[in-house]
Amino acid sequence: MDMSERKLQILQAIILNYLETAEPVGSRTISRRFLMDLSSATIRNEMSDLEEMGLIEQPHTSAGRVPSSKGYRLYVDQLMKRDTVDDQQVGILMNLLKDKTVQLDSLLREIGDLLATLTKYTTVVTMPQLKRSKLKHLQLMPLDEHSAILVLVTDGNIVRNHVIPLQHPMDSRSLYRISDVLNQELSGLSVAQMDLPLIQKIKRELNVDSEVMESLLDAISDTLQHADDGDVFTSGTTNILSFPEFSDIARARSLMEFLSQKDQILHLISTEEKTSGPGLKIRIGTENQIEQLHDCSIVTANYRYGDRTIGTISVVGPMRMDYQKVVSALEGLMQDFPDLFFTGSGHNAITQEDTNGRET
Amino acid sequence: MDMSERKLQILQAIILNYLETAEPVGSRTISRRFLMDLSSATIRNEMSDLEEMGLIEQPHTSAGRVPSSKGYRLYVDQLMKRDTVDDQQVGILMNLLKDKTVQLDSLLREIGDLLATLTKYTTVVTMPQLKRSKLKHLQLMPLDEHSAILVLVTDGNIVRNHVIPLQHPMDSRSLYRISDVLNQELSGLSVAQMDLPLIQKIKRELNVDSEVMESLLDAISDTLQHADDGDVFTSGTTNILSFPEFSDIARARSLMEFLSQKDQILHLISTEEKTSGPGLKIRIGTENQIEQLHDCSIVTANYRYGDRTIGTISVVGPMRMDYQKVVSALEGLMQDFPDLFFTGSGHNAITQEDTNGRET
DNA sequence: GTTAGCACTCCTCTCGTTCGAGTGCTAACA
DNA sequence: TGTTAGCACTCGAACGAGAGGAGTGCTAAC
Repeated sequence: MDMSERKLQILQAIILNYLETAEPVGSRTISRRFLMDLSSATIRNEMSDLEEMGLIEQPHTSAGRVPSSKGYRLYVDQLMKRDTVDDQQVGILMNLLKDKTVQLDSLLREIGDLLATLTKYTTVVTMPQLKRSKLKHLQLMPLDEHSAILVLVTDGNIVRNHVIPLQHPMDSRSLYRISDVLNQELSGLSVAQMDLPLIQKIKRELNVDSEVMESLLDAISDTLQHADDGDVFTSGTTNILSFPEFSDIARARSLMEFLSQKDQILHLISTEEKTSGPGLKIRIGTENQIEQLHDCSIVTANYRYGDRTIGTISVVGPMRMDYQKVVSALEGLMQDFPDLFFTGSGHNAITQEDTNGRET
Repeated sequence: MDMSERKLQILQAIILNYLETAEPVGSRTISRRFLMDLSSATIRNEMSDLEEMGLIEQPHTSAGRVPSSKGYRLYVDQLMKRDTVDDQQVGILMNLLKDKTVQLDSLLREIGDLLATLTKYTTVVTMPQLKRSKLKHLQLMPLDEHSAILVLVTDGNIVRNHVIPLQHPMDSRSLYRISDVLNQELSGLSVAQMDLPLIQKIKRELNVDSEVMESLLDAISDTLQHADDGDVFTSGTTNILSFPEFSDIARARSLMEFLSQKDQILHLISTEEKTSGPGLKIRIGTENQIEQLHDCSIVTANYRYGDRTIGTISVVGPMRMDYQKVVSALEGLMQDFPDLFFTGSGHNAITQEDTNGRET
């Protein structure tokens, strides 16, 4: 079946109306509101074709049509207006953020909150993982007789701390000295690079005298290896409860529970990440691997530090999401923070997903 | 009207049955399940009295009775079994936590998660405020040309960091030196004590030579004064969606939204705090000031560092809450972490609220 | 190719009915 | 005097029938 211009118009009309009303759209509505020069009967015929093509669906006979995952996908890829972003609201608010924050993690949290407020959907931000970060500065601080605190400043001025057990008490002088040496050797390296051989090398160079020192170094290396705190920040989860598609409380609950499980989200992100590129990525309904997300769409932007992608900012909403608004908001964000995103290939670079949505 | 023993038994029966079924309880049920030697008619008469006393309510004429705030209050104060805590589950899990964490904030978060899982309600933990904390150690770390990071270790080994603007670049040597001096002067003091006069004194003693140094000290003092990050940690919010009393999605939403507004919670806690004492505090239904909490009950424990109360751990659930379970869990917690709670006056010290619940 | 017309489907809403749980009251009983 | 059986009454929940309406697919005419 060939895809006429008219069919596209009708599909678009269905989607626009459905985004607005959340009710199945009938042929008569389209004929009256969108394509006044066509009768409802004509539109009915076209709709029947669109349904056969898998772009729209009928909840039951005698109901109007609803867009399918595939239909939304076509809309997002071809029909959606991709006008240049000049959303004042975004701009103004973003500017407020800009000077306020020099620490990447706080900035990301603020962005998450802001996006949730603006879009009225839920945002999910994965924080940079320690393993992928570069060390900027490192410092040991005395805590008590049995432990010291290892403070790490990494890419984006993110500060993390870990408690390091001490075999014997150490004064701050010694801790400073060790910090200095470690800084010289390690700063500028990515945490993943700080493996055992490197530590061994440092031990040799330091000409480690005491057993105490040795165990301290081991503890530090151990901490660096095992600290793997990919944190997840979510904002606006309660917005989910205002969508009619989640008026069924069980459904809302299952989604909210999923979103509160950080490990699951990290797992999801890490498995999907290979397909990542510059620009936004949109996953619609059943294009999501996870069952709890089959009713949802996710728009994701990867953020970077330097030339490495180190995390993601996503907006999660029902399939019947205002894609245009979400895409505008995210693109506005990307324009406002060029340091944080890849903006190479112009702002129209939405990565397409291989159509691996189910067909039944 | 006098309060006979029998009336108390009936009240207790109503509450127990209602906790279990979430359905209004009729006279016949009580006669069959709890007080087999009395007829339903007798019980009806007594129930009528209990209603007049404001302890139970009738949703509508031909329905059974439901406990009122006042009824729950009486139950909690007089009827509830306060058996010695030996909840194995709590004990085992708490022990897992004990050695794992030396940092108070992580410990509190873990406790919050644990309590939410155990009770199936929602937990709200207010983190210690910086202002109320004592400084243990302080350290300036270089960040870039325009800023340094001030890392503070306070009571309970909580690590916080703030970015400090620099007028001119400073090398780590100088930062170390200043850190040393500040440590000598400030550590052991509460943050609230670090006011302007003290800073002036330090300036004089340091015999501050350069303008650079002076502005740095000002920035630090400014940061200490204005950092007021009472954080709030919540866990198990999605549990709310499983209670029949929140099957109305609007109601659930209003509560969840309230719980996600950290500033509101902090405000609530800080206004209610004056009535705080050792032991648990229970607020039932309309005893809560905030409207969104009129259907809820909150059981709160204050935690301490040394001899000062510095924060609270609360369990929030529907009025029809299993008070006994929640109280056991919290008391178990208090027994397992004696350093964290006041446990002076035995474990039965529930603070009573002045009965300021509405009466209509 | 387009459209009017029509039969058909199926959801939704409403209304009346029934059913049952529960109450309050009264009168009888111990 | 307290307890109980009996009974009329209330009111929500559940059910089913029926009306209404939105929407469809098909056919035939333009």
